[in-house]
Amino acid sequence: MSSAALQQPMPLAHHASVSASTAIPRALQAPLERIGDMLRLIEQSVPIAKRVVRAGDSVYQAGQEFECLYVVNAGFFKMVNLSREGREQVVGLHLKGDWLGLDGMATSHYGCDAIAMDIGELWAIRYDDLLRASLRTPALLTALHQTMSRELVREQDWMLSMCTLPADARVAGFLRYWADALAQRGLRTDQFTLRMTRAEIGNYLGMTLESVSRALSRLARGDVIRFCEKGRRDIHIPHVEALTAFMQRGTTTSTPVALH
Amino acid sequence: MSSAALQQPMPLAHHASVSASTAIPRALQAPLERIGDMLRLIEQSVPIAKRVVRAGDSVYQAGQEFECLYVVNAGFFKMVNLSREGREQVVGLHLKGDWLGLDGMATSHYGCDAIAMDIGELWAIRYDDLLRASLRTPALLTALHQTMSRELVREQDWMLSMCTLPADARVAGFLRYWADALAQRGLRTDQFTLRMTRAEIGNYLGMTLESVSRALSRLARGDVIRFCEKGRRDIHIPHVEALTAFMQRGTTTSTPVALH
DNA sequence: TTCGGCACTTGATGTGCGTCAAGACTCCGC
DNA sequence: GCGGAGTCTTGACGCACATCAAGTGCCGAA
Repeated sequence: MSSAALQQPMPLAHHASVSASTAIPRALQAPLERIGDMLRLIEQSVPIAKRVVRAGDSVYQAGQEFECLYVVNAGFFKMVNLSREGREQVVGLHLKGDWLGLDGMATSHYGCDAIAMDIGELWAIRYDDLLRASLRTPALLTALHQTMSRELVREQDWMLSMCTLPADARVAGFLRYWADALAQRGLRTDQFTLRMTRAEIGNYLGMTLESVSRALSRLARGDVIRFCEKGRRDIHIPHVEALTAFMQRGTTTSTPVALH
Repeated sequence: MSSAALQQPMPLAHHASVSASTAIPRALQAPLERIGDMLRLIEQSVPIAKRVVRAGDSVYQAGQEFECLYVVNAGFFKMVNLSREGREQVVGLHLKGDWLGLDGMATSHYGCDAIAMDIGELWAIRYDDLLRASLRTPALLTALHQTMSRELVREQDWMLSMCTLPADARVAGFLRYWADALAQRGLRTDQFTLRMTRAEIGNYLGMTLESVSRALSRLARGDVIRFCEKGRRDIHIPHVEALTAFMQRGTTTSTPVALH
């Protein structure tokens, strides 16, 4: 596939990194450099097939046989999980440096649909190639493991949020997560455009699109966020801390479980 | 933008038969033998330190430095995730053949508390020993990967359930999951005793202990389950299919995100 | 034996959010 | 320009589940 647009910041990154130094979000395990280092490592030590995708393209589908892992070099992807009964949910969002297809290793068949939400570039890596290469380059293996582990942790945190936070806080958390993810990649975080509809966000957060809309309106009313001119998908975040504060004290839903 | 994409023939996806996702619960595809085989493999090829635990013992705690993975040889363990603000949730339950500590690889520090709920035996494996051993025995590596991947898939399925199913169905799903897990290990599945309090179950399922109690009562009233004499923690399940049926048709909560 | 503590059940009440519905705004092709 | 389709906002209403509260049964300690 096309290997152009390789080092370039891809059309996706229309918000070029302004000053990455402005706000440094804490609790970010993977600092900016890590992602670049990992991509370089992969490029040098494993055979990869580069693939350009456009919004709406499916990278793989649930049930399809697992062969490759995909590393995101550019773009924005969602993972959609579909239950037997037809319920469906967005269970993950991925940006540059993330891996797709990890869910396929368990059963040799992918477990989700992976769908591009924008123009992007993927590096396809055959799993057996990766294993082979990791004999020579053990760092590959630890990179893979760290990625999977991080994913695991992220999902656990997400479960916690979903179960214990009320709607407004979930939306605030989503925005903060998004801002952090952008910051991690050196993109401007104070202002960005959501690339998902309210329905998709709601689906991801386990609520309806109306609730998302109301939550955003309330956040805007409290001046925690601001809608930029030209559409309500462009969001300006005066300071991220306000978002974080907004997440505090969800419902008291979580019954302390007599632990220790 | 992305909405149209789903129905188009995708440039990338080789459109394998999607039906795999509709067949067997995906998280459960490790048949009985697999677990025994894996344990044998590990025992033969990696240095392990066996450790006996009793109910309430902590295997490791969040923040503690990551060194070992633990394979459950016997017993029953819960993972508890604690948020900065003090909310806490049970994010996982583990039985024989499961691995603990996978969440530690990301940051070199464990992300959860792992707590024994019963007498059990763990095999502690140093991560670096595992990596070393996997050079000689590649099957170790794929076993690890499959475990992590399965965990990932399970969490995704769980998120889907939590977000789209009403309380009763979540409890039914929990019981079915439990029955399946026992069946997988060759234990009797028609009757077993819950080792968790209603509060713990509720916390795990994202609801209150009262709701769990009511849900169980309703299930019992519908004769989907029966409480055995001598306490309402012993549960008898006439036939598992009834549970599954009970899970169907959750709320219509999940907004179909422009599907098919 | 009694008593206190804990797990559990069940009812009454309140509320957050889902549902339904109406309307505004933007973007599209004609 | 126009009309139509899709996205988003906002209000009214109802329900599922959280909350509050009372009561039961079991167990271990005194």
